[in-house]
Amino acid sequence: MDIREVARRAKVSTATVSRTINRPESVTAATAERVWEVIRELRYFPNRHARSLVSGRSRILGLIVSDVTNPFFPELIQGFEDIAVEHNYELLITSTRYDPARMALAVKRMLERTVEGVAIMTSEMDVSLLEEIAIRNVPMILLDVGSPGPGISKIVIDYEAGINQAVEHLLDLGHARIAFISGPPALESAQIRRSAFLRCLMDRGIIEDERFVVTGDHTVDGGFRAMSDLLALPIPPTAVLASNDLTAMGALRAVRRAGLDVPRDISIVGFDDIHLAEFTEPPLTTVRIPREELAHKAFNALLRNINAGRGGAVLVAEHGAERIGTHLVIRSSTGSPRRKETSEQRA
Amino acid sequence: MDIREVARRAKVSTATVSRTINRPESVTAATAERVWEVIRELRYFPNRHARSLVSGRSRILGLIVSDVTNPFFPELIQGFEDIAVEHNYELLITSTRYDPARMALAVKRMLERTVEGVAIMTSEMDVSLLEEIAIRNVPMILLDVGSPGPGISKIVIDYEAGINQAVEHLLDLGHARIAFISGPPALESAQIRRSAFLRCLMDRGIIEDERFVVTGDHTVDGGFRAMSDLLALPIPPTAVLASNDLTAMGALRAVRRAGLDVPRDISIVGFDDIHLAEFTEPPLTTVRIPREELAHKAFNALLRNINAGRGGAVLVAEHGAERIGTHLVIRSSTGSPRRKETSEQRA
DNA sequence: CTGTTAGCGCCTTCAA
DNA sequence: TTGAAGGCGCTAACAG
Repeated sequence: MDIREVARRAKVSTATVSRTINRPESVTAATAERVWEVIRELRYFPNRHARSLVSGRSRILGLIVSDVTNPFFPELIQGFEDIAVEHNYELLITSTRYDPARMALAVKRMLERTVEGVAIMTSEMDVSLLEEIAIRNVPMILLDVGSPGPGISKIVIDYEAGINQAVEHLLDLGHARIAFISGPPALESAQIRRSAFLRCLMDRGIIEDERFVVTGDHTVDGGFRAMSDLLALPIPPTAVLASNDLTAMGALRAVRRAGLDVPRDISIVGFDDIHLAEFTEPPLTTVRIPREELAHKAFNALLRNINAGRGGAVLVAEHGAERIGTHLVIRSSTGSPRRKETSEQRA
Repeated sequence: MDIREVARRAKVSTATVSRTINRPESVTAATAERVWEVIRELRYFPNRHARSLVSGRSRILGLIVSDVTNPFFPELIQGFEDIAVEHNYELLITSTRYDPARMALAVKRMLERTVEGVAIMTSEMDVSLLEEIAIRNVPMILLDVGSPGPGISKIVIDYEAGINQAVEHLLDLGHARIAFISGPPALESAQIRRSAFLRCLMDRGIIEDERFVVTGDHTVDGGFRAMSDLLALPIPPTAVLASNDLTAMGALRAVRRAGLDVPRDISIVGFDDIHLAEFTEPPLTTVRIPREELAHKAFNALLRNINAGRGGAVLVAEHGAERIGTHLVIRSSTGSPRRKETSEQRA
């Protein structure tokens, strides 16, 4: 059943049916009524592929993340979908599993479906892929990595602010030995957090014991192992800042397993504020990345670029990058350090 | 740049280009080579909308879940995407947020994009929507709810088996007072679990204190509240089975907050085996629903129906429903009950 | 305000 | 093996 069937039954041309649907004001109320009646009766709705083809607009957006399974992403996805739906856009969501090959495939799939824009929230993507997209004049919005250019906008999370607040908080509580569990060295955004931490201490004239900066991999297991290493130190830290919440959860667990208490013996701070952070034991003090806002800003930036591009103009990057603030959420995994000596804590 | 551009440059007709891409064997090696060269040079790929239009096949599948944010779904989504991609299908994923209006909109969107099949993993959906899909001869696969019919397959999770194993486990450990925290009463699959629990105890001739069956809502908070109620009982249970892991996590927390220990004072069993279940403190004993398998079976059932339908035959439901087994994963949140009296436990 | 016509990009007969 | 032609379902001029 197609538009012609509707036209036939309503005794109008297909053009009129099309108009009734797309620009109701350009049609007499009487005919419109007749057409709508048939449409309802037939339960008709237009075929989007045909529409896309003739209009040159697919009303589809691509959203590429590295791992749906990572608790950071679902909220982002949900937020993105909410606005997309609101704006009558369809979403092509894909999770690459950190696999460059799948990433390349994802880009190809999106391009074949003629997405109007792509939000790329993965870390591992090489420039040639972005180029592939840019060549086709498809606007992009990147998270953390890459550089803005024609049609390429960027969103930058202010990790530094969050790290600063976290360190400040720990310092205020009286901690002097603060450790950091980083994310995977290959992950740019993880390195930013690490550097921010180091710089933050340096700015405050604190000389950092280099053994206090250990490497995790943004998983619970990684956090567990890293924390275990920290605990094995002759003089362990009294507070630990983790590169993400999953890591912090692993650290929490390691402390528990060592028979110590959080926050009495050791304070722990996470990063991200995933939903579950509220439900760890004790509830995790962490730095919040507002995923809702992230989704909104990403979508809007994309939309702006799409509309700009539709003016026929060559795509131009917006000035600078969109910034997302972060802030500390204080819960119960942080407290003042014990007065007693550390060696005793470990007994 | 379209297929004609390629044809022109390769000095062949568009038909030949199309053949080169879709049925290479129907073309001379020489011409094929020439065509491919141009394709590479131009970085050409076919427009899927045009393809869908002319072929009548969109190679798109719909996947509707109620909440991406619920840890149960991401793994399911990932699994589904994996196979879909493998089979060269695109996915339209949507999360309805438990909102019937969004559910209706989702169905409409999918139909407009002419999906070849839909996997519906939500609870709240009224029959008229399914009808809307069935009318269009689009195969469906339903999880837990609804009834099979022409083109409608169903996947059934064997909750009962899991519940039985869990109860058995608790009984073996020596527990006599076993409580159950249910999911939302409106959720069919939650009611199935609840009934399974009740029946299981009855089968074993255990008379259940009705105050031991309390209502949660499949959230951590709900689990916390329900467990608190249980703890307030004159004689609390020594073991609790939760309708899902989130609930169990809340229960875990409530027990902790009451100054009691899991599993020493109270044993807790979850359901689902979400990723994080492994990382609670203590790690959660829970009933696993294999999401990978679920995704695979759903996809394959859908694919079978699609292919059957392509034969021109009217869609026919497959015999019975696909079953998914469940099994207990024993970790550390369960143990033997204390010998002492409960009143003392609560001191 | 409405109808006619052309064509979006592709695949698929049908002939050659 | 290849090309010409028609049409998938729809929208967008252009007439009327």
